[in-house]
Amino acid sequence: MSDNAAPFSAAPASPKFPALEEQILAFWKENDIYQQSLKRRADAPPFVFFEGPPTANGMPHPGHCLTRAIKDVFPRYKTMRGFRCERKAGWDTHGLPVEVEVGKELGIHSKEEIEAYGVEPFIQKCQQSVWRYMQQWQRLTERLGFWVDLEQAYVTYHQSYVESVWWSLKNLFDRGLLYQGHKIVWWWAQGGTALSAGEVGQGYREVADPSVYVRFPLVDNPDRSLLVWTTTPWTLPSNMYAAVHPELEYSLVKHSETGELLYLASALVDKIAEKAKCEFEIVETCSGSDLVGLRYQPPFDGYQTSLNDPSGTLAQPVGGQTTEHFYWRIVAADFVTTESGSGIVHQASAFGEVDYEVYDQQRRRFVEGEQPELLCAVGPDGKFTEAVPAELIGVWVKDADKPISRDLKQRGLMFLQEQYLHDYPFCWRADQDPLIQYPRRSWFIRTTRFRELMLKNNSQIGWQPEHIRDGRFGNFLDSNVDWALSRERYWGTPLPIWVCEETGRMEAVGDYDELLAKPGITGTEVWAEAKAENPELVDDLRVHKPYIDAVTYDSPFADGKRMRRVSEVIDCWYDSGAMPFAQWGWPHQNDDQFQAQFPADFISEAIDQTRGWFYSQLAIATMLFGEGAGVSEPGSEAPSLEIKDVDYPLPFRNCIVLGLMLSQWWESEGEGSQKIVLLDEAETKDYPGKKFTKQTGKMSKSLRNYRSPEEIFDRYGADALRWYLFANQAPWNSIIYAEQSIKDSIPEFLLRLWNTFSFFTIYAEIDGFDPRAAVDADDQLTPASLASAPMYRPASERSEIDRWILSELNQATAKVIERMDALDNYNACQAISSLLDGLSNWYVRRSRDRFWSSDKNSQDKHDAYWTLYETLIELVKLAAPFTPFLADTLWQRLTEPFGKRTLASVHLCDFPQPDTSRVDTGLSDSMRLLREIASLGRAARAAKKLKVRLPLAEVTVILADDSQIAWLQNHDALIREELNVKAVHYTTQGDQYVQYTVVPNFKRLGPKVGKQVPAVKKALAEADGNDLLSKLQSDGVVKLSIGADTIELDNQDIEIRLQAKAGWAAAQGVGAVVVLNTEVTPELQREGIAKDLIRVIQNQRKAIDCQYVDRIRVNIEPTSDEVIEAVDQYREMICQETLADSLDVGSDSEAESADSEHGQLSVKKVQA
RNA sequence: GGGCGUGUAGCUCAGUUGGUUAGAGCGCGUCGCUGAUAACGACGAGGUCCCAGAUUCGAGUUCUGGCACGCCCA
Repeated sequence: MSDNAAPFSAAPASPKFPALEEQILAFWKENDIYQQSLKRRADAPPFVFFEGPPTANGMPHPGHCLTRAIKDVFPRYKTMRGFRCERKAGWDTHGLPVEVEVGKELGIHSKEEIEAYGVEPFIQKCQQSVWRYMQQWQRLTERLGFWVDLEQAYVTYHQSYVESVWWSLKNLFDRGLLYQGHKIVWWWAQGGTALSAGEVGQGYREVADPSVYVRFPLVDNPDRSLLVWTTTPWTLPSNMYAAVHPELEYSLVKHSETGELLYLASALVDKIAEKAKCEFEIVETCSGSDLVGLRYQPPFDGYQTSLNDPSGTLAQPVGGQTTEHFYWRIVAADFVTTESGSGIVHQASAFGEVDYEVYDQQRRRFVEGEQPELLCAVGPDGKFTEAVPAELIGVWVKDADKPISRDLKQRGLMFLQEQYLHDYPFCWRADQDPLIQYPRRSWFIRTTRFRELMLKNNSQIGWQPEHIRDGRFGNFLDSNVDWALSRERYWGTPLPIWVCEETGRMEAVGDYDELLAKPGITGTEVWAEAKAENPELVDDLRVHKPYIDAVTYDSPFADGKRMRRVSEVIDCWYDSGAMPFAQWGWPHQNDDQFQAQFPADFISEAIDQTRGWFYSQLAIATMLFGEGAGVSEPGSEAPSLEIKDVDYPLPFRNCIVLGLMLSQWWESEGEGSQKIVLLDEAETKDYPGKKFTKQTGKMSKSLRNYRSPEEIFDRYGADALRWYLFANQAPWNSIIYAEQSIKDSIPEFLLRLWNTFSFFTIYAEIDGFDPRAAVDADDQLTPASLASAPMYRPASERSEIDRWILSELNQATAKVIERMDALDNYNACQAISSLLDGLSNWYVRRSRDRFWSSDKNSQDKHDAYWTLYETLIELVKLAAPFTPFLADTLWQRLTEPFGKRTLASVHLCDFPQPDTSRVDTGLSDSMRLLREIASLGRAARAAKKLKVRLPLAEVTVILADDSQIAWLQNHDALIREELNVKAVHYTTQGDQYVQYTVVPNFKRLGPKVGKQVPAVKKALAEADGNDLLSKLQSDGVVKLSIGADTIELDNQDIEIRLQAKAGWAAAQGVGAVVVLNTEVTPELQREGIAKDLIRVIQNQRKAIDCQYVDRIRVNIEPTSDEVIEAVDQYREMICQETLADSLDVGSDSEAESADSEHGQLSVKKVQA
């Protein structure tokens, strides 16, 4: 080996991973490693990744670490595999949460307060707020090692982004796919605003409300009435229909006392009779569908009078009938149940989402222009406006239940009235104000036109896990409803539709320049003035409220009239879904980038994005590109296809759907104040008298039941967290953010890898191992390029164990590639883990002597170094995508001797290629058996309390068959060393020690004998195992009589099992039994003493701070003659092992001494 | 109320197309090693695979019905 100063120096034993990671971060930054990694793939085939924009509102928490780690590992892997994977960061910046956050800051809540504060300063604050949070996110992103281009990030409020969104909306508008309709929202009447689902969810509480059963007499048969149920009497004046389930059975019943005739669901007849304390006689029954179409007299006739009971022309005639009355008919609805009520449900479509759908369906039955209007007797302030008795006009609806009930009673329509308890939402800002469901004008995208195309598209997406496709996501698409796009808010992409103030006709605008080019444009000065006053304002705000609202132009539809923008902004999910093209500002710019980066090969988010980003992307892409681009409403302008050659799936080919992240913490029990502690506090048990119980559950900011990512990085490092996330479970399961498990990934993987590396450096330093001997080494130190070293031998010429670990390495490499290509990080990590286990716990352990041997130039020693070096290099490359920091640290240290000849970072390397010529599965099998035999031997020793240090004469290994014996005999040095025995005998003839049983190989036997399996099993169990075995060995088959049949079984059909007989120091495994000879002769005893002495001397070397290579002299004052004999006999071995120049009997006054059971030992360093 | 998912060792999780001894890590216990050492290794104990039924020669795995938990929606 090299005579120069050693190229490697021993690595520290206890690395501080977080500190090493900081160094690597700085190194990446200084040397632009991420950009370099992209540059190396400039001409490579693309692997397209889309970053789902995190909402830049609120601090990142541990759940986001998982998302960002998964988003990192696959692009890193693909880059190493030779793909060009650009990673453009992005930020979702619009939306209600941002407004709420700013509102908190300003101490304001309602829309009125925002208007009073001023929309202009308000949206400026929104813009500043998201900017602030983005910086927090960037820090987390970098520290976690998520390589993504933060400098080129797309931002949803940027003008170019907004304009892309406008382009897409104009496209949809021109195709007739954007329309105005009603949306039923939870409405805070007193505040005049709709509440988001999240806000509504906060305000539920239990209240008692009326539940009433009302008579609706039939028009054509006035002595019969429908018994109609509702829990909101105040909606009865707005009644439009009565709904029945078409497949339920209904009864016409006769009241026992009054004789009146009522229709209700058969299943509810008894229940209602009981409630009403009466008896019903069933007159006739029919199905719900028989009732559909019957007309009834509504409970309040306000609309009947004012509208004059209108009717219209049916789009599809029904049974010869071409017209139908708009209102007050029985309709069919699947949501009707017999769980409660009467089976006939009052429908006031203005005040419920499902009710509204019924109206929508009815409306579509009529031809355009002759359709029913939505009946709504209530104003936005929650008070009656029309169609009610005069005294109710102006009354708040929730105060109207009683007078309405009273009125119904007086008119004889009320059949039964009850109270019932249920949860009802109240306004979270004014908890005395109940919310009501209320229709608002809203813009919709006709996504239902694309349902089939979306399903077809979805069917081709590679979902991980697969059940998302037909499960949660598929079901969601199945029940698609039109996308309610508009929001009556401030901070969002403005809906780019301008309306003629005279005719109401509209047009959409595709970008800002198009707007400025409109005739008679005015209002742009509002932005110009604001900018002049405050030059700091970012230009992107000019396409936002309130500036954009000021821009008006001449109407093309009416002379002298103006076009004004509608007031709404859009759902920020639309922003996110437009990201595949909007991130490039396409189609206004960057056509090349968009064409090259669409669709994505890979995206990943948590499961909560099913209805969020996964849907918004799929819907938008399906409507705009591919087949969907050709879909438009009749009469609208034909769309121009912008992309013709893109096929499904769009806009992403593969998606990993991540599970939710839970937290784990400890809580003290009882005694009033609950105390929540995290891992280290729970461990210190610093709380006398308090018991802590482990809790698992949702993360909660207010409970502070998790440790912040920053702290995790500082304590354990990003690699520890990443490895935990990748290697502990499939990513779609919910993951517990357990600090202990993160901590555990250090010894399990990081430290084990480090220790193996450290072992290498210790000996490489001592022996001066110099990889530069491989003069033709390439910049990635691929195995082939190392072959030019003089002492480098082909793997095939090296020892068994070298060939074994290289075989394992190449098998693991193939496995990792196979799994990662299938987006399966979990099993890829398992393959890496077990490779490292083999390297650390078998290869290094069994090769120690080879590294420690004094013959520096032995070929075997060189083989060992090259094998370990190559394996470490390749292992570090395999680990690079997963634990990028440690992998790069080790890469840099392993390649340091080469200086600039090798690549500066492992992340610039190619991923290892499996070398099949180095794979030897037979060797793997044999080694597995050998390791099992060693393990059995240790178990047998342990059972007899025979320490491994005490040599034994022999072990006998009894095997079920002889297929492996020859190999084992040739390579039993490993066993002899591992078990510290003098000889190993292998045999299949172990009658003395074992008994044989023959069991069926069910997998083969099942198909062969079918129903006779149990009989065969029984026959084999009852037969004498030794007999069967000898027959099998002599004839190759055994014959069994089962009933009348004779069944022949060959050695594939059955399996020989061994069981150790009692009385031997033996241990049994699946295919082998290991028996120890426990006789300890004086000779063996002496050798045991010698080995024990080596151990004591080695300890003492350490105690007196010897360097690895220091020489010593040793004196011993033995406790017995046996020890003297042992010392005499093994003096040479002891001296060699411990680097002792002399080993003498007697004391050494200069030396420090140590006691042992064999005598007092003095060890003294010898000056060189 | 509906949809989806989960339920396997004390804990955290694997478990391929059904094949008869259900695995890993941690923790626990016992022991070993002591020049990879603030590490490491071996061995062991620990399981009604949520429950019940069905299909099958054979079910942790397939089917049906429950139960519990979680998520999404109403």
